[in-house]
Amino acid sequence: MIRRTPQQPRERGIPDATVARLPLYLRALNGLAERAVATVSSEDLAVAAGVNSAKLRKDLSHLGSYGTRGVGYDVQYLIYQISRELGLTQDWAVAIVGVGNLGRALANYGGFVSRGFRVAGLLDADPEVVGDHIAGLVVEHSDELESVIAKRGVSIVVIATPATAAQAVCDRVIASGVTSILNFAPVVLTVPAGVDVRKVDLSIELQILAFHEQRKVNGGPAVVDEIMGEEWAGEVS
Amino acid sequence: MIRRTPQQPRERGIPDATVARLPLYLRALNGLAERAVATVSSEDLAVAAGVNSAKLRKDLSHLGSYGTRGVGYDVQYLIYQISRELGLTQDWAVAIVGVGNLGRALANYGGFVSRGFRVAGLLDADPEVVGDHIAGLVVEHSDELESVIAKRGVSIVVIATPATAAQAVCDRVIASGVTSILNFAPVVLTVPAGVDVRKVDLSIELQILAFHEQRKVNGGPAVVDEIMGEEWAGEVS
DNA sequence: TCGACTTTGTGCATCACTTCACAAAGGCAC
DNA sequence: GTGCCTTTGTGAAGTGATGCACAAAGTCGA
Repeated sequence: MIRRTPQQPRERGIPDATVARLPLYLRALNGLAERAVATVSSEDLAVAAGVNSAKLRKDLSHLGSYGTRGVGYDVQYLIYQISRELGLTQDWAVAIVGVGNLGRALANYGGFVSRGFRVAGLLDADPEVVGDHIAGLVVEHSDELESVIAKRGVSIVVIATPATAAQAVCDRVIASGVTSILNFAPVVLTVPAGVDVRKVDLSIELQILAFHEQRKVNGGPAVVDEIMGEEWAGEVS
Repeated sequence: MIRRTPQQPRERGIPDATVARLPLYLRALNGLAERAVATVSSEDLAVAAGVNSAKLRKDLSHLGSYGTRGVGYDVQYLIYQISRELGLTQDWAVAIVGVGNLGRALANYGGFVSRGFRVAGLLDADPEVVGDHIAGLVVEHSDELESVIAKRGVSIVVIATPATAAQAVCDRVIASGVTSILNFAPVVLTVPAGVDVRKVDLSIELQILAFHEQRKVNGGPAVVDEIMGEEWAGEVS
């Protein structure tokens, strides 16, 4: 987590929960922009983004007063302001390590390029994959990791390797000075303070769904509760 | 969101935040189990899962009293209890709609099969893709969606189609009686009450990283603040 | 210019989650 | 047994997010 310097009087203190929703608003706004909508009320934008309008207004108020009372928000202007706040008005060079199916999906993912992210490198340890052309890039060997990061000014690295390789890749990446890592490998990465790791686990959401689905079907966890409890108790003691 | 029935006196009220972390604990526990660890303290498990130990204990206390004071938690027993709570002790048939790179990545993703999820169908609208063999399954045409869901008892559907197709697929899926949907397409799906949609947006986390990275580099959003503000103000009014 | 109407921005109460800190519970050595 | 030591489970306090409700600020028609 980023720690705020206390001497900074106000401003610049956007709650994490708000930051996490800004990309959502941005996407909704882009949808409106495509349909040539000029202005939008907090109510309409909230619906489009799938949140409640009071929350949306409070979130936006953290960025500044960019709305017009009685009218709403100028779509283009708000897109610009949110993009700027998120740092998407500048160009970020991203390297993707691990070019399996997931790595390929990410390399081809429109949501990256369209939002200030430029895939500047694709790396894999498998000689079979090295040399492949994907999304206009040639896959390079993992050995090149350090030099790719240095030469192309990579500031964010995406790890899409198998779980076993992730920590080693992570260590090398950090040694190269990168402090922002997006981890798709199902492991908890150990990193020094000052390095930001965000994790996406494709199966976690599915497990949460299963939890809710189970409640719908039979109102709670397996009925074998007591019996199994006994069985297990036996094994334990 | 699932709403609790008020007449249910206690138990069965696990906070969402806790549910979201259970998969994390489960993965850490599986790691320990592989290394043949028999028992683990809340402190050690918390480190392995990347959370604080008080939080972990409180989370686990919502499931019941499964620890032993002075000793810790029995790894196997806790794996079983968490799995049961999440509904992973039963077998869930999952269908994946949209077999692009992402769909393939998901179909091959070990985290699914190993946790009670069985990929029971792969569907795509592209005739080019239909008939391909992926992860031991044959890709079927989207037209078969309803019959696949019905015949194979699919209760969770994963949408990995392009954004434009997502809502239509979603509607058909719901019409077939499915109430749990995991959406990877970058759109807000509109669904009736009672249907659970969870969303994974691969680019959101990247945008959050960019936000923090920007702060590290230059302490905040673009320095052109005032100037751009003026420019835009001109356009707006 | 004025008044009716719309919509923002925000103070405040509420709710949910987190963290602390410690009593209660059990294991283990002697 | 007995007492020490470890670790859990949980009240209680603290922190942060949410949602309500409304005053302030703006638009627009007459």
